[in-house]
Amino acid sequence: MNSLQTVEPALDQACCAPSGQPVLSAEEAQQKALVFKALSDPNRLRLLSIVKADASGESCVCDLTEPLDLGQPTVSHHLKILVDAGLLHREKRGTWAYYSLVPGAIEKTAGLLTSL
Amino acid sequence: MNSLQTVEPALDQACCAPSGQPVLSAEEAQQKALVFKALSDPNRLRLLSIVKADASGESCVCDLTEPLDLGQPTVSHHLKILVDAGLLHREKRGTWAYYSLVPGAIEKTAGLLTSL
DNA sequence: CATAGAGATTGACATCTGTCGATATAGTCG
DNA sequence: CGACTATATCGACAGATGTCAATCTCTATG
Repeated sequence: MNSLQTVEPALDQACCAPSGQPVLSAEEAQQKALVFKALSDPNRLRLLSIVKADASGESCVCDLTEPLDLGQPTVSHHLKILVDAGLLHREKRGTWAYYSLVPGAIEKTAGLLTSL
Repeated sequence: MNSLQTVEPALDQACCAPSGQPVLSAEEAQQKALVFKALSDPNRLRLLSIVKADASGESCVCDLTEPLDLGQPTVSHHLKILVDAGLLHREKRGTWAYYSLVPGAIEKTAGLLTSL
């Protein structure tokens, strides 16, 4: 947009040094943003919390619909997003679908932050 | 929506134990989602990365506009979101505005995840 | 004081997202 | 096989979000 580099050969008072270095690339950023986008909805955070808190380590949709006060299709939708983000694992046994945390996924996501 | 509790007094094959416990409340979830929402955009992640990578620890808007290939108003908008989320600190000196990481904010956010 | 430059704010617009109702699919049981 | 149940998928729609052009504000400087 502006043409700083070309028009001022010797700007004596630059606002700060242009570091312009190998920071997060557009592709990396896009990739990482997907995970945080999955975490950016209150109901999805609550889903993760419920699944994590469950003693058996897994929960079915019927147990997740009530506490969130959302329709079943909506909960299914949120769960799919969490699965696609690599945070939840889905296993269908009989009529029910069981969701569980992907081991290490939370910690790995936390690592994404600290290694920004 | 459904009336599970009332119509089946003795369901002999529940899909799983209804833990229904003190998981993340709606308010807590809303609060935490705000931070992750701030992180859910690729360009904002890159902004954080650039600010963090800068040797001086602070960057001005003019240095952030070019590498992101975005207009100045858009960058200002993203920066405001990051400041509101408590991730960046803004300090205006003279004509320029300098942005820096809020100390410990990244780590604190990572902690939000692991303590879900 | 007038001018110029940095950055914030506003308004508009296209796109994305969360939600629901309706429907489809698949497993279970009588 | 036929009814029932648990989930997933589809279509629609309101509201949120990212982006830009235009404008405003504030500071420095001639």
